[in-house]
Amino acid sequence: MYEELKYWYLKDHKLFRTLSMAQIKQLCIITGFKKGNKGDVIYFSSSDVPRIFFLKKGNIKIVSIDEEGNESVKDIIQKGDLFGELELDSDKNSNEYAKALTDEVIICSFLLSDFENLLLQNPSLALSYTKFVGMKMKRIKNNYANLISKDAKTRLVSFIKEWAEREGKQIENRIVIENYLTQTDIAQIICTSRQTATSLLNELEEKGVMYYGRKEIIIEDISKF
Amino acid sequence: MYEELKYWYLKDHKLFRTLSMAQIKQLCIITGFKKGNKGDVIYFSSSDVPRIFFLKKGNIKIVSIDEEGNESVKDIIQKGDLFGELELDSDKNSNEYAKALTDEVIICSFLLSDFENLLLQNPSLALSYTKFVGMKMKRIKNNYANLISKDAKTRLVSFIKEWAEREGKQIENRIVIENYLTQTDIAQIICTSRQTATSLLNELEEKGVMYYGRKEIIIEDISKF
DNA sequence: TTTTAAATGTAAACTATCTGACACTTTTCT
DNA sequence: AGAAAAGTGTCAGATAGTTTACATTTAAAA
Repeated sequence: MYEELKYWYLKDHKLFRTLSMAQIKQLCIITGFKKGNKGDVIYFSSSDVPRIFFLKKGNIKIVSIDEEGNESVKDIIQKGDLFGELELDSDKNSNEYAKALTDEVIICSFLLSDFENLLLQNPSLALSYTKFVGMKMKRIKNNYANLISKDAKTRLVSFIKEWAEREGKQIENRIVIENYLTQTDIAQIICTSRQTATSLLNELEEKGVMYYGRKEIIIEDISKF
Repeated sequence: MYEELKYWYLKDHKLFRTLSMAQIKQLCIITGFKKGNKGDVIYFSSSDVPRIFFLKKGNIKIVSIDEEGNESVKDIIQKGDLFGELELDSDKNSNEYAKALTDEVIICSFLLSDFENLLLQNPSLALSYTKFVGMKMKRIKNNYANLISKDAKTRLVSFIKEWAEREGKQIENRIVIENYLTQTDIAQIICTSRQTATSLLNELEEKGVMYYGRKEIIIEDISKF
């Protein structure tokens, strides 16, 4: 891969802004590159060398499979996010895969060991990275706390709200979200059955606060939620 | 506080083993020191400067209170654990306190800003710290995943098992855990009602696999669990 | 020692959510 | 265009676990 391209891939992630192009070039950390389309499954298999991934374009979901074969959505990764072995501690037994939710997904990756060396050479980057992982941890903690203490309806509403905040576009006095999730996906994210999610979505629609469509989700009045 | 004492407090935490006594002396990071007895509430209030805490002796639980005033046990901290703003990102709105579960609790603390400087000066410490936070994150993720997908009984059993693994002492062919948790505590940890926890504990006792007492918990046969 | 508070035991009514089952609709594939 | 697959709508049990309520036991305080 061309040095310039590597730089281009990393430079707009806030974590790497402190590094110059020269530094990135010198470190040469990007080693992998993958493209995919909607529905494609991307394994970051455990047999391989541990890597950290960076989603350049599109949206993907991380699905994990437990001993009994139950699938659950662990995370939704968006353009610009880092994912994978962020804990810097490769975990052989976890059984996870990523699935593209949108067309044209671009993922690049670098080796965990290269990244560790980079951190050792750049203490301020290491500190930023620790904070970054910390933030992620906080978000996850919050999500889980919601999952446990709130009922399905509250969980659905706060998920949609959060989504709207992250990606929603204000059009007139409505908020429109480009929808790349099925009701089954949403159900898995908020940890409920598909049926419950469906009826809750319809309930919200009947109340007139939001509309669920396969292409887009429209929130009429965020305050009424 | 005497320099030697500071060193003594930190040296047996695996995170600090890479540092020499001279380094710790030089850095002088320990600034606070607290003692407490069973039942004491220790606020690490948000009004104060952000700190990281280190539990030298005893056991404490971290309780968080949400908007509606519901208390939930976030974490059980044991001798040798770091806790507090591990995310290196002080969070003013979180409402948490620590409560001593055992007699003679010793907590020491250092300022977040001092710790950050220390990390900047010691890249390898920063890397270890990131891994350390990552491990913690993984543990939390695992716990939460259990909370969500397993039923109360499974959660109770895996909590007891984990506890036995961490602290249990093998006496003849039984495992004995010194018990500093009430059934209410256990219920909050495994996120169920006290009543459910009580009847599950009794059910396990009737089956003869374990015994719950206020002072100790005895597991007859870990494999039968 | 007596009193008070905290911890534990038990049970019935109630409820949110899951499961399974099936009809209908939209998208994708050939 | 037609068939197959994926996604959505709905409904009637089944059920794990909560809530409320009160009795009993144990530990702490006076």
